[in-house]
Amino acid sequence: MRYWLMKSEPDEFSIDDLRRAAPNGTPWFGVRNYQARNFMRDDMHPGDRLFFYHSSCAEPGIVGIAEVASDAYPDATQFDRKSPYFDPKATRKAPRWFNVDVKYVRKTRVIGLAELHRHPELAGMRVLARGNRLSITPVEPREWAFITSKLLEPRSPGRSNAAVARP
DNA sequence: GCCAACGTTGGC
DNA sequence: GCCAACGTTGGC
Repeated sequence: MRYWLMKSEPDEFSIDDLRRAAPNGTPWFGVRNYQARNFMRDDMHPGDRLFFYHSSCAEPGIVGIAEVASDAYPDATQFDRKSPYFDPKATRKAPRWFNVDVKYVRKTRVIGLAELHRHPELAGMRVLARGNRLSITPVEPREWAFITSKLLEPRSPGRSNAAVARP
């Protein structure tokens, strides 16, 4: 099981769009970068978890958690002449572009870029690397653990976990 | 809107 | 195979 970070422009497809989409999974179509494609095609498998990241917007950052819901298969939009993702060089016999399905798990508070940069534990995150433009990047298990346990579930000082009310 | 950084294209 | 030109990404 691996961890990932996937970027999406909220104007195009936001975490709320994913939350409202089919519960069994939504195709992550439109990736037209070979490295990102290779991650989906070769390395992503059902059950992998990902941070959903909003890019090119007022507050870029992690906004939710989702799950890979399928192995990769040919991206249908590459064959669709009316799609902005149409690729004239792709054929049914030799598809160029692939996508997985992704399904909603939960929203999180927004963890902005500045906050991510603030933590030395996350200094190695691919998405934070200077000049990075990849829309899909691997997340190391220790990075995933740090974000989910330290940033998303902070302990309030002076209160033991047991004191927190449970439903 | 600016611009740095990066990927892709295509001439040679 | 090189590399200049061009297009895109994405934070600011």
